[in-house]
Amino acid sequence: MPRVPVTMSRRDQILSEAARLFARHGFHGVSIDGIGAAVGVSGPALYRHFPSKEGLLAEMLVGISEHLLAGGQERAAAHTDPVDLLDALIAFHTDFALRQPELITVQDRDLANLPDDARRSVRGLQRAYVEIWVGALVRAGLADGEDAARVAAHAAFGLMNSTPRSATHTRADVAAGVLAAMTRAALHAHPA
Amino acid sequence: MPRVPVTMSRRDQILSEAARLFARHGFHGVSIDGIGAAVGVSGPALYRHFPSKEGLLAEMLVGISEHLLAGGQERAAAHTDPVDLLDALIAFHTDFALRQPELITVQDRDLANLPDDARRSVRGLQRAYVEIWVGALVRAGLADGEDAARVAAHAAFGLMNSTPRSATHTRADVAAGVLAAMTRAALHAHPA
DNA sequence: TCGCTACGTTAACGCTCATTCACGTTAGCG
DNA sequence: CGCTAACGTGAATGAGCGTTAACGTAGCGA
Repeated sequence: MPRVPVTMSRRDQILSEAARLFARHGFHGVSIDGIGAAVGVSGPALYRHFPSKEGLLAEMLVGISEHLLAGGQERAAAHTDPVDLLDALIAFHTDFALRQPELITVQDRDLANLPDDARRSVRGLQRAYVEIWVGALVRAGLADGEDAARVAAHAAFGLMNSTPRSATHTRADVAAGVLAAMTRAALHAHPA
Repeated sequence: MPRVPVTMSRRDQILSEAARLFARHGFHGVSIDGIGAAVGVSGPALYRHFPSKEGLLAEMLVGISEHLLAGGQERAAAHTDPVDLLDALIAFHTDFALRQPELITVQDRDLANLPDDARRSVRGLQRAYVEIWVGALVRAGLADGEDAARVAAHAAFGLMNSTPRSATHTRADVAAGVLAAMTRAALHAHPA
């Protein structure tokens, strides 16, 4: 057997099942035994893969933040026109939100349950991601200053991240269109 | 002293402080002793006012849902034109979200921690509130069917409820204008 | 074959925390 | 004056749970 397993290994199963459970019941509402049971092992076996329950959460949230930031940087590098960039960002983010609603849920619900240093890391990554949006909004002339751009960016996230509450019952491609169109319209709104 | 206290009584202090704490740390992240300490009494004194910690949360969430539904019904009764109704709903909801960000946070984060019957009650109230929005959207011709209207309504909630993540640092009246304009634009978007 | 590493297991340990108990203290009211 | 209801308190109870300990086992490299 390989030193680095080629198949999706226990570690990833745990991360995936834990995300599902955290999304449904919240970090404190899920026990170590519960996570173990979900992947077919029981209880303290998790400590062969993660240093602690908080460490598991930390890895999950850092992973999400890094993924979002990487995707954002990729788009930022590929588009010089800020409006094109915004469209690409919207497509990227709605796609992620529709594909991984549990991760979205956990990310903005259980940030408070991270140990201090991990929370700082996640906050930093999130901030960098937000700044990509803020920069695009300002350069596109769609926001009156950085503060307004930040409010608008967070509002757009809230809109796109509404997926977990509604789109579970709706076909994903339909929801994607609706959400992208609404987000685009919201960001192009001219504040009275 | 009166049988029915005229001043904001211990009971309401508890609800208010508990909301603040739940919003910051999550239901399971706050202890009974913590809530007691926040209002200047300690620990089990809460049981003179609420049957249990879950009962406290239940009263809080039911109260929010009832308030929103009542406000929605009021607006629905006052406006016959669906577009006017939507504007009134947007104003009502953004105002609430900006005035009570902790309640908004708790409402959509800790629903899962309610006992079953209370959760059913809250879900029912929420559903009724959503249906007011759905009806207005359909009658206004802004949504292609009820399913799309429901997705749009939830997206609008997500947008307006983004307040707790962003508008803490921004002047409330500014944020209110931005959010209302964005929500209006989002709901009037024509899905491609 | 030997031993090391990876991965599991079950049985404690210890702490937190919701809830209950037994017991005051005040204030209105007959 | 006493009775009672409202409101507190600090100590005990008991469950849940994260974490550690002690112990197995299979496979790979030397």
